[in-house]
Amino acid sequence: MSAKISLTPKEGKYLTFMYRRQVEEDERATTTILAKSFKVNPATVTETLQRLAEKKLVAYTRYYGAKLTERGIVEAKKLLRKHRILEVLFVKLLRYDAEKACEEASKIDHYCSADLINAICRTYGHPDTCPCNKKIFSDSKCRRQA
Amino acid sequence: MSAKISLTPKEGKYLTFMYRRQVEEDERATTTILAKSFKVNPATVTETLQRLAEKKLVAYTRYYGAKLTERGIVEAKKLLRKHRILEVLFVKLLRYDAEKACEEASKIDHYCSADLINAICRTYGHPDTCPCNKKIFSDSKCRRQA
DNA sequence: GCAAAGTTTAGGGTTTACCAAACATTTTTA
DNA sequence: TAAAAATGTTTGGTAAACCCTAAACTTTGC
Repeated sequence: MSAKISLTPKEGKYLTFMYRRQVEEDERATTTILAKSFKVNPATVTETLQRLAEKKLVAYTRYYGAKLTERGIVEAKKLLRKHRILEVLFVKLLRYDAEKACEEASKIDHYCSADLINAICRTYGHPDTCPCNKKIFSDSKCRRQA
Repeated sequence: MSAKISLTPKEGKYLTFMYRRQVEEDERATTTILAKSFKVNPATVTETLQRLAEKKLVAYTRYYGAKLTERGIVEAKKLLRKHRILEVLFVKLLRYDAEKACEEASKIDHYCSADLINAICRTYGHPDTCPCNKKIFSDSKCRRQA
């Protein structure tokens, strides 16, 4: 049993941002890029990356940047799954457009339980892409019936 | 234009708890009761009530307790509306039972925008009670069509 | 009117998130 | 290749939201 990971909302945003850079775009996430996209001082980014490194979610190298570890990738995927399932819900049920769905999903994704997300996933027939066509990662606990 | 109110999640929980005591049950919410239901030290409750008083959301009297102000009631109703609309969603869409719906709603109600809640409300035909039969307060911005 | 119950104050503590300024490193370019 | 520019880190702060214990104070109920 590995130690339980507790993520703050902000840390979660870093992980998903890094996942998209690293895995989906094959680009490095530098301090400056993170600072710009979160609109914070670079010093703040360094601090957060160090905290994520302590939690073994990223491998951090001074002056170079940080890469998600295996655990970091797992956590990022969990969050992206939640985010994207919520997008599906908002588009299908409420007829939101993809952009608005993303905005609203961002506000709550971190706080939704995996259970809730799985229930939504089942209701919509286990979709495999979100409204903007990105992959929805699967969860082993989310199967037909459950 | 009145000053914008910014509520922390915890403060929101206090307001809705107090609303239920004060308006729905006509009982006073004492420090001890709040401390017990939130499982914190009474000193912590005092502190939070004082903060809510500064924000003019409650009228606080030392050694007596606190009562929601008009503004406090408005805020509590907004939150209860969000909570109850979410309960409707979870019961109708996901077939959750009332208790589970309440639990999941509690985790995210504070973070959901009024817009999102209104869209859900419209989708379910402006329900006026939640699964446990409590009133769903209306929002003037939530009308047929909108 | 006094003791018990309830409440507040005083004084701390932790965590998350920020920032500016000084300093260190890396990269670019003249 | 050396110096300038860009990038990143450290240091030392700040602030807010929560939370606690212990001591002091107020209210209540007998």
